[in-house]
Amino acid sequence: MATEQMNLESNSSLLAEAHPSGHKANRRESRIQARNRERILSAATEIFSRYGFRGATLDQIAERAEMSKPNLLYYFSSKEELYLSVLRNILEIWLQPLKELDEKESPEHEISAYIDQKIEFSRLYPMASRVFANEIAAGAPILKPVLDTYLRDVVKKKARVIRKWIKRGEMADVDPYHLIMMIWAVTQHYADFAVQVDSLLGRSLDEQRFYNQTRKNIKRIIMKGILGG
Amino acid sequence: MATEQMNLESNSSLLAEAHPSGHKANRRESRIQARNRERILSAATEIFSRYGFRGATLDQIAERAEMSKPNLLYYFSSKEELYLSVLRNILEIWLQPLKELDEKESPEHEISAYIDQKIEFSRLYPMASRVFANEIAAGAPILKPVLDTYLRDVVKKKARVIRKWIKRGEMADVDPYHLIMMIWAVTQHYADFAVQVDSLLGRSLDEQRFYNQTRKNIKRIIMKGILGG
DNA sequence: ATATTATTTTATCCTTTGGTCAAATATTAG
DNA sequence: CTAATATTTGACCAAAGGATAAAATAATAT
Repeated sequence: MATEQMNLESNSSLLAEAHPSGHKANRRESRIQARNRERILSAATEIFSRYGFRGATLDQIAERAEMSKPNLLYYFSSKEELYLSVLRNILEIWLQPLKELDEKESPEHEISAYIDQKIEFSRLYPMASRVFANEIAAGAPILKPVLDTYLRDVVKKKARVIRKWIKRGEMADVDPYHLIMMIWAVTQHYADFAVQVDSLLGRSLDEQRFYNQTRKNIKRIIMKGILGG
Repeated sequence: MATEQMNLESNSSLLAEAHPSGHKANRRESRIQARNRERILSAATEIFSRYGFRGATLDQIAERAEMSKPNLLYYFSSKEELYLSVLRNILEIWLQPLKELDEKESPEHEISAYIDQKIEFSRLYPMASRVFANEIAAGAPILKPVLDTYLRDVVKKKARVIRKWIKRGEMADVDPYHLIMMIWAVTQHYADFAVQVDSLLGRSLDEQRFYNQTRKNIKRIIMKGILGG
């Protein structure tokens, strides 16, 4: 299983970082520092994705990251801070594709591309997807403020784009919000319920053939569902 | 919020119960026993849905059930047993609607009814839905065997029904498995991601108007996506 | 090489948590 | 009403878990 980790500078305003990072007045991240932080974040993503915030333990994460617990705490001063870092890592990349919906292009093209990107995310970052899902299912104790502001705004904007397409008669008259959520739901499913998918089909998105078949089927149904008449 | 609890005799073979229930040779459940077990299961569903198995604590559950922890343990002798009971409670009811797909009826009617039932489940038992989702996301440590046998069989049988419809030209040639999973994904989404839905729309399935609108939109897209052509 | 700074580890602390016990308190049966 | 049984509770326990301190070990700069 590929090491799952995203690169993303501490993004904009969402979940602003408390302390820049390191220990003292930080004079740029050292090689070893970068490597360890990365290892920790990766391990944390894995453990948080399995057990949620409360169910995860620092011992487990430290073990997965192959270092002692105090050493881990040297890089992230608390479990919460670590969790925050993981979420920060995930959020922007999760949302990015939606921002790219462009009303100047056709809905066929744009929505099709959007589905592609979402399912690609599920394939590349299944654990990240589950951490996110977990956080939401738990009532979004951390992300709620972001959902209520940032996510809300982005989605509202994109709903407008979709309505424009509808008005122009380029696609069927479906509720934009439900359409967006349907795409989220279906694409995430393959990451969040991977075990179930595997039980039923003996397949995972890691297999290219299955990945393509999945993508094709999802797109076929949804595109057919929203285009024409 | 309605008290969320399902009635369901310890179902068939899935997750067979270890000890029948009570304490000694059980001479039928007393009134008080039934009431307390129900209270506990309800509280447990709530807490497990929020924090997952490991993240949930017996103290919390006991508090929600308004009894002392030892008292709770008098009814369920361990956290695991309690969790098992909750899962047992959920599984059959989650799967039931699928079993009812009937090839003798039209796909329009049957799939439409199936979507109705699934979304109704999301409305009635959102917490149960999340417990289930959580278990799966965690790798299905408990349910894996059931997924691999029982669920697999049921789905296989129903995939055959769908293929029959396709062969008869009553619906489009979509992969039955992906179709079923798409329906699961979308309908569950409204339970599992209720907070997110609420952030975006300020609505929940508890509101009849929104419930109906959601149902209509989901059905419109999916039905249009699989019928005709 | 040496002083300084960064990283890692060992030992330890305190709280939470799943679970037990035995004593109390209800409930039910005869 | 009394004995037997079922239910409930408060006091504990040992293990796990988040976190800290201080000593030990590397790196780095000069």
